[in-house]
Amino acid sequence: MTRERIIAATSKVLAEKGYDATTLREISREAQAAPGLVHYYFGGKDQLLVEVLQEAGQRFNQTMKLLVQEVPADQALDAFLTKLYERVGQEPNVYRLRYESFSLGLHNPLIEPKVRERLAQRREEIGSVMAKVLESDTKGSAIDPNTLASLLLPLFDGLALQKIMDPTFDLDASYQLLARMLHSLLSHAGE
Amino acid sequence: MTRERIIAATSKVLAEKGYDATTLREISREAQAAPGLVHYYFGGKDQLLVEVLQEAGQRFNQTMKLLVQEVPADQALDAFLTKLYERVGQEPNVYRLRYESFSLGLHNPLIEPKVRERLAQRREEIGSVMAKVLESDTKGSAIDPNTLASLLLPLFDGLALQKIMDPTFDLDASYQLLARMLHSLLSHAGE
Amino acid sequence: MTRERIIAATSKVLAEKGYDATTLREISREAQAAPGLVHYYFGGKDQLLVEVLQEAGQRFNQTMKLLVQEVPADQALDAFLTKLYERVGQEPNVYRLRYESFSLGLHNPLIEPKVRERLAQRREEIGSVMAKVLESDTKGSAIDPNTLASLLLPLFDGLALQKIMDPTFDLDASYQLLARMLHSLLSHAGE
Amino acid sequence: MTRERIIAATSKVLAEKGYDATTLREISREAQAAPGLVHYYFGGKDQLLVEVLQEAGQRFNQTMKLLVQEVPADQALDAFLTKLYERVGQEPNVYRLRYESFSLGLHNPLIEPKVRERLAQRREEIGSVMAKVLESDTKGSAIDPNTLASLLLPLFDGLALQKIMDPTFDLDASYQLLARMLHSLLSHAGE
DNA sequence: GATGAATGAGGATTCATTCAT
DNA sequence: GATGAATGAATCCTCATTCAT
Repeated sequence: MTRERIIAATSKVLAEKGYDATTLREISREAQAAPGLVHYYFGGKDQLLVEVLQEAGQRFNQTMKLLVQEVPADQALDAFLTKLYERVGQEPNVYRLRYESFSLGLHNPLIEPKVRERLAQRREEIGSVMAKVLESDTKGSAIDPNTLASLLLPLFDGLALQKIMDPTFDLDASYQLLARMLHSLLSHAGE
Repeated sequence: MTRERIIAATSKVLAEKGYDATTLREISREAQAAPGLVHYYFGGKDQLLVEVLQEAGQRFNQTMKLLVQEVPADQALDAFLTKLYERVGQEPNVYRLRYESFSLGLHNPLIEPKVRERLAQRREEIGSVMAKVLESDTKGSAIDPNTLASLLLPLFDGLALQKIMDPTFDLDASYQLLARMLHSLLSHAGE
Repeated sequence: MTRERIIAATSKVLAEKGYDATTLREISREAQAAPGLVHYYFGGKDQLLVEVLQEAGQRFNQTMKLLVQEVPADQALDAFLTKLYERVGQEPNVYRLRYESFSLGLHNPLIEPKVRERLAQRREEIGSVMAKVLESDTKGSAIDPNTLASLLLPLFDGLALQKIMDPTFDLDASYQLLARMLHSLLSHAGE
Repeated sequence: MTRERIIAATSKVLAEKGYDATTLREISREAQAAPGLVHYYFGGKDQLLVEVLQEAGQRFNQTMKLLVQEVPADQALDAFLTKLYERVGQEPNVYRLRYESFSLGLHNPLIEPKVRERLAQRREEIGSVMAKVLESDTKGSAIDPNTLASLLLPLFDGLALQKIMDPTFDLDASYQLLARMLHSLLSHAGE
């Protein structure tokens, strides 16, 4: 119970303040728990933060996976993009934690492989969606679904960052153009 | 002279360790300067780091701008992409500082507007390149060059992040597919 | 417990060294406590020192108040002076902290009003004692007890300073002459 | 020339900020002189500040001495008090430096004897004035002029402090009552 | 005579961490 | 299981002081 409160408090503070600026004191205040408890449960600050970030990453991947599976096959591409688009605006904290995770991986050699692995995993998921799309849509396309995924994942993440840093950023227009590009690509892929 | 050494040392440490983990002690050691000098010249740790990040951001934008202008108009698109592609692999630190700047803007309300502004500025530059490309390439295209730029900038940044976090990431393939997508889009834009 | 030790140590060091020359290191050494504890309990150096000085000032006023109340009404004046006289010689540190408080108020706009207020409060107390003395002693005196107090308080403080700075200063003679002056004033006040 | 500017700047900053809070940087800025010059001319911060304080003390004593000598003998007492009274209101900085000097003497064993000496010297001067007053005014008074001076000096200093700390303090009333007390004492001294 | 860049010791402060209860 | 007082290493920062020019 207290453990969960600490994790929730950590997520919140972490998304707001960032890794280093997050203090155990603020977490314990937010969670209404004794400062010493963090060590009792998690062993230390780094362990706690990494665990929370890790978990958030897995939840992110998991949610995205489910989000795709719900989508009917015949309208896969558009539905997929729509889902993603909605998600960015609704849960900015999810993306904030995501960037915190990238930021951490960029400087912490111990965390880096885990982040890299989650990125690869995510590309594969997108790749498998794209595989379906390419299959149903094209006749002998030369497009590799994994390469396409390697283009789409960074694009989604990049777009979300733009939107978070600049609320006036027209995410909608970007997604519409993206949809157009993808359709254009798919319908002429064999040429 | 010493001032420049401090700036150089800061860039290096900052790209390696990240904003918070960067200590004045390490900077002064790397720059072979007295610790107090940072305050003498810059007024404090934050001022120094922000100034360095700011400057790096402006240099980034400036370099990119020049890089575009060198390119002959008739082969604008491919040349443009090629330049960008080369840049990511060659100067990872430039991108590391770039992400550090994003990360800082994400948590520091004072820095955020400056980062946002640089992003907007960069989108405009890419937009003006795209305007040229769209002009020469299409007959009555309905594509807005700025929207296209709003898609390309986050994509470039996102791709660079993938490459930095995962050296085995096939940046080349992604850029080739991107080129294909753009060509496909342009040549059928009026349809 | 530790908190009290820190306060005691602060009083000691403060009286010896003065506000600015007092370091947390010396306080923590004297109190046999960790340096960080000062911030844990008091929030910082200034808060600690101000609190100690404030408290010393209130204790000073309080002690003086009690000291007056113990005195029988018929011998009020002489007894009052005697008490004050004894106090100066016995507890020089009380007066050292008092001057430290004045010194702080002289340069710190935040502290100044508090010091001023304590001075006014003290004058009033002396004034009420003088009111009694004037009542019993005189027939239609034109002497305002508060004005008399406005003369006596600075005189007491000034005399204490002389004594502290110069142990050979003949405080006794001064107090005897003062008593003579007061008696002379009172017995001929109506003239 | 520059030397004088430094001394003037030091007096100003010292009266405002107090001994410890006075920095050479602020002095050099105020005096529009290079920071290194303080050492060039005075040998260091402490030497400069002590010299300035010393000089201010001597000027104080000197001014007071002259002030007394101008006064005609037959109206010595009242004129003397009037002069003092006027001085307090007109030049608060003179008194601020005076208290700074006391404050320094209270904590610095090297300065203390000098301050003590100036106090003694000042008492003697007041004593010699009182000697004249007592002579002309009384028939075989038992009042020691030096003892009286030992009462008056701390009183003057104490009153000035009250006035500086509390601008609403009625210094006028205090001085009038003091005059009354002194006259009362003198005219009945032999009783 | 004068400058101001450079030094480095010493200060306050923060914060993860520990441990007796 | 839980507490929170206490620790102390590490950080930023200030400032008198020096010295080459």
